[in-house]
Amino acid sequence: MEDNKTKSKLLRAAITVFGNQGYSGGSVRQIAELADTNIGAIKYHYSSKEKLWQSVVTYLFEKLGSYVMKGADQWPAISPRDRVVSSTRNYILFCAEYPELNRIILSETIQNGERLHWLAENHVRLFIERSMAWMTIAQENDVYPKDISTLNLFFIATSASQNLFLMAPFVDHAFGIDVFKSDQIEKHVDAVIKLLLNEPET
Amino acid sequence: MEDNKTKSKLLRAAITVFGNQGYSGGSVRQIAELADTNIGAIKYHYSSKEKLWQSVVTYLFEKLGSYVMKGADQWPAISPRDRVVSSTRNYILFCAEYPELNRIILSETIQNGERLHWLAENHVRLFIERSMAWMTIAQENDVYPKDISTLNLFFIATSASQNLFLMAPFVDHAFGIDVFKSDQIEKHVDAVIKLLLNEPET
DNA sequence: TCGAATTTAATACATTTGTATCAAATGGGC
DNA sequence: GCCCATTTGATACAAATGTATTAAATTCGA
Repeated sequence: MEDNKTKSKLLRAAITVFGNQGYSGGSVRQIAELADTNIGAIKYHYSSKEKLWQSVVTYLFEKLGSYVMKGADQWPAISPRDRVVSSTRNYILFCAEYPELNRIILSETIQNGERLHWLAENHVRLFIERSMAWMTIAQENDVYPKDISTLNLFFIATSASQNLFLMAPFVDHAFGIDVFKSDQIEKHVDAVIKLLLNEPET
Repeated sequence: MEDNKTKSKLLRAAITVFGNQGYSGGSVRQIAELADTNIGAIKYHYSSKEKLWQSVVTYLFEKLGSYVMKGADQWPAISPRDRVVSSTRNYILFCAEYPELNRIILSETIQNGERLHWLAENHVRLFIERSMAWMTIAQENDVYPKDISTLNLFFIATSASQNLFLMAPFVDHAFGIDVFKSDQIEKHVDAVIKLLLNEPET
């Protein structure tokens, strides 16, 4: 059976645990317990903790891909600036819906070990290259300033989108604000666009 | 003897280890080894892993304080926009000089446990409140747009400054660029200011 | 319904971890 | 030179962890 219940429960549990505690912080017992099964099932379905983690990452990157491609069919019909507005919004929606991916990436980047290498080679590098290509075009169309390096632009733009959701536990703790509520998300979309993008030409 | 050699070597080693692996990822044995001593010295000087970690955080926040106050004596003499330019630059210089602090904060925010609480209550909350107060003034002076929430502005501006250095291992790995070289740092300062701040009034 | 393959459960084991203990060494004041 | 407080070093130990093993249970086609 391919729609295995235990297997998908394990994946969901692993997303939560790895997203909230990182790889080393999360234990397979914790994941098994959250999935209402036991560690034997992990060994059976995913063979090891590391393989399970890779499955989580791959699953989340697939979701990311589907988010950023939303509305791409209408791109030819709209202005370059509106394309950036639309994809920025989609990216922020993804960051809010699946904050685990950025947490996992950041955890591994901080630790800077073997898993970062895997992450870079299998997923992140491609994402960055594609994003930077789009951003270069946006710069040429005066959506972003032309006189800054695309690399810096990329890290500024993505972190501006992500960080509020990465810091969600703190924002909740310090301000009592739930940044995952949809009005807060849209507010953040507006803020990012107002701050980063050039004014539309009149 | 207050200028204890072993004690300060331990602190430096702990900054490195906690900064590179987070709290749970780093072990006291690793720290002791890096400091060329043994775990007995940690127990003696800092009594526990957690206390050592707190000492690291406090030390780094003191450094942060000294960075952001650099040049504050000249603030009355310069324009509101130049004040923001100057403090932004100082903050970015700090992020590049001590990337460990942001790594530690982010690690703990992701894990969202007891240590985040300590971090928030003892250091981060105050930093945010002060920063947001300054940013509100900057908005009133048209340095930043007026029509976005200061909370969003804060997280966008700080993450734009930090993130390139947090992602340093990846940038090095993927592009062969060392973001800690001073020309790269200044390039980032320029990019952040060009992207986030309103144009100076002519 | 039967039986083989798949899936789940329980337990064992070596390793790593933080902490505690206590002995050895060091260093400065008399 | 001696003594006592300070500092360092070595080892012990319980708890937690990832993996492996093996048995039990379930599933599904014939």
